[in-house]
Amino acid sequence: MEDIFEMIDVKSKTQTKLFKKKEIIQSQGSTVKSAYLIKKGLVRSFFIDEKGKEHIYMFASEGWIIADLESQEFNKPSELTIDCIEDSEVITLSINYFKKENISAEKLKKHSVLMARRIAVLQRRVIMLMSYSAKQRYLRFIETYPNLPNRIPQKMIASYLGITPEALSKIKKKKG
Amino acid sequence: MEDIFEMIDVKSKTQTKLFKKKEIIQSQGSTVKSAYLIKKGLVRSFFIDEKGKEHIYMFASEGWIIADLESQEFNKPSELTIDCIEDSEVITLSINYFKKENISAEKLKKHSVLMARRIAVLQRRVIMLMSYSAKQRYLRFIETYPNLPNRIPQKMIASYLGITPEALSKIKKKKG
DNA sequence: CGCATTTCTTAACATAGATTAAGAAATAAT
DNA sequence: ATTATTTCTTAATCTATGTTAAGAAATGCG
Repeated sequence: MEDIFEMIDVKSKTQTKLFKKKEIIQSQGSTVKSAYLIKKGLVRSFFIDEKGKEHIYMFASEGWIIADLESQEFNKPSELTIDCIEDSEVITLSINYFKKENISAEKLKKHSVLMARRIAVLQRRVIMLMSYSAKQRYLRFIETYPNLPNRIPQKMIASYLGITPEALSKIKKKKG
Repeated sequence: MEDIFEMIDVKSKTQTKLFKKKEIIQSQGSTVKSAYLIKKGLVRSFFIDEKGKEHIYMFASEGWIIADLESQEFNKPSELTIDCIEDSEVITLSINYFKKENISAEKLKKHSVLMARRIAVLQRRVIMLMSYSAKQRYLRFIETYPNLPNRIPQKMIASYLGITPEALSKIKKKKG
């Protein structure tokens, strides 16, 4: 795949911010027009439901972009909180970057590829949530992201899969 | 919103195909590189899981684009079947349309907006599947797409929501 | 129109995963 | 190192939704 850092044109170091583990990059309720490109480290986006339960929407490690597209596209206050699972180096991208007058067709095309890929990943996620058992989703997760489980506490994996830590614990016991 | 038909540049009528209700536009297992813009009518994409159960991934009516992005982006045979809920008029779009050398930045930007919006909708869908009860998902569905329920059989709505027709029937009884 | 097919409803029963609770293990802090 | 905090596991119980079955209602078709 194309080098995303090259594509995004990260010139000055001033665009890069450092965040500590557990530090919040963006809070639920704020109005932001930014996406975040992870240069180093590991972050997650999550939301708290009406019962106070936390749900992880996605993880992002080196080279991934994370954002709350729903709030940005529909002009709502952000629903997702983004915080760090590890100390991280993050590049803030204005969401209007790709709407600028002078942006090249070349860059736009690359950006389109990234977005299409994101849609593809979300399609898989929806299909999994609709038709896979918790166990199947777990197996698929460790297969798809073999390096992430070591870096992420079990309870966060459970949250991403849409199950409780207790349920994941049971699945792992049965499995091996 | 921008007129999508204008944007896509549908010049000749030869690009438009007519499909009868229940007719299949694209089958699970085939390798296609097309998206479909619905000019008139109503179509759906769905898949059959390993237990033989049908799951609806999305509906698309006038002005919507429907496709199997996962298979296209990751070069897999299509997992989704697309067929018609009503007689429909459909414009086939080559998926490489937006990768062409000569495409204008203008068009690419508009396309980016569409994709971002699609990501936003999928984000909402994932969040709903993770944290909403069946009843909440149903209420949200009729609120978001108030005109669709009349055109779609209940069992398909149930399938889209990720529940059985029996469960939806129960929900509706309680509700009103 | 009348029969056939599909869709919808209801109800009894089954089950995956949630909830609650409490101790064990791991990690972080002093 | 010792204690405090967080994470993980286990087990009993509960609940939303699935499954099965069968009749009712709606729709399609000859």
